[in-house]
Amino acid sequence: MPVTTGKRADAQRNVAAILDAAAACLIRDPDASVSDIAAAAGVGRVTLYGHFGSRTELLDAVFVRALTRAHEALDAVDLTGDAREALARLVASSWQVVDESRMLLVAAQRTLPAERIRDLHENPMRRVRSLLERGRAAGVFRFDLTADWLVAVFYTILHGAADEIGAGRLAPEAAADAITATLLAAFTPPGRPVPG
Amino acid sequence: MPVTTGKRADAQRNVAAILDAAAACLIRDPDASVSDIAAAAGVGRVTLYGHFGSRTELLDAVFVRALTRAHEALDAVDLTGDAREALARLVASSWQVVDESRMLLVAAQRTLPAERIRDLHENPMRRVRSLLERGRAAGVFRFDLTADWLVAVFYTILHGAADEIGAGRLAPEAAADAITATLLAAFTPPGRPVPG
DNA sequence: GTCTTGTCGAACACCTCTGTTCGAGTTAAT
DNA sequence: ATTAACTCGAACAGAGGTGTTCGACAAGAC
Repeated sequence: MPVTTGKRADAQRNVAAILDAAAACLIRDPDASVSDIAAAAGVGRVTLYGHFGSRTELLDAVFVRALTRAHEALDAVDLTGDAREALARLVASSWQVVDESRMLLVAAQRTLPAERIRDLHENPMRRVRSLLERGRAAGVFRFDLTADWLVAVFYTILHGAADEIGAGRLAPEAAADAITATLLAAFTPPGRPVPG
Repeated sequence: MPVTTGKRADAQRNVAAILDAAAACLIRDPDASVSDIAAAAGVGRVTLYGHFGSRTELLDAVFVRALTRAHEALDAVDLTGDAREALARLVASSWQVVDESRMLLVAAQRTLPAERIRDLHENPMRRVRSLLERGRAAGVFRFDLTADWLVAVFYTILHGAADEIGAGRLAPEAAADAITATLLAAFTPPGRPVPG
């Protein structure tokens, strides 16, 4: 992860171009080589190695940037008010992000250690967790399953939907509703009616 | 996939040993090389290539065998009677199978084309689908989401649970109950109370 | 306008893996 | 006991990747 400050202007431009190209290449092919990425960025391989010590380091930077951007985009979502409606809003904004970057996750899983990926997902998970706990306190989300598990269900369903879209079995315009309906049901406390 | 009939006894033994070793190696490391596998099987690399034309062909055979065995094991599950109870029984028998072979799936995803993997999953999916439709007809499972999506939810949750177990966030002895409770809620028709 | 910083292409060394060929030796079938 | 099927190790050829070094050149900083 090269320091962007204190570098020359063209160097900063190149770093940005490399990150963009890397994301694009890795989405197309999770095994994209450094040569491919450098070429796509319009940059020599040597230049790339001047900014990133290794392919792994580059992958890490790409992944961090994608997660950071997703985090910022999701910060705009209003999570106040009724927890169920907030969940619906969060899903509506999240599923596309997940869908776009799911190939990037595949690439990350092939090179980055599992622990690193879990660490980077901690921040996004916090958002879901706090919403979950708020809904629990309001009595609309269930207590009989652990918070860890319900958070995992949230992300699992999102990624599952992305896979289904990729396989052509789920229409993108139907995704948000299906995910929301499924999650609201999964989060409903036993004995309470499923919303919808 | 070499023909096991008509081969000499030691050849058949070797093929079996190779498949066993391959499964074991690939679970440990999804990128295990042919050399690793041959060594683990106590067999020369040349012998392995005598039975399997390529690494990909070997992977395919390993994956097919794992799915076939899982299919047979799951055939013992009683899926008659109340669809919700049948679902609970299916989950109880399925989640361990998924947990054990999830690393194998990762290995398969790195080498086999996505289409092939989908095709091989068709049979296992049929079982879930028929149970789902039976529960729908009985009025205990929802109609407002497509069957494709609900089947996907079933598998997604199972794989998600396996990942959580692998990450140490879900205790194996708690898995079956968590999965079952989640799926029963997700399958419950809107307006009807969540079981449990 | 100078000087530092960065870029470039080519070539290099190195590694790991795949798949094949060879001949000699071993094992099961009959 | 003979024969055909099988195994083995070593060695080969080839592809493709990573990361580094070199010297010449260009571009931004001041």
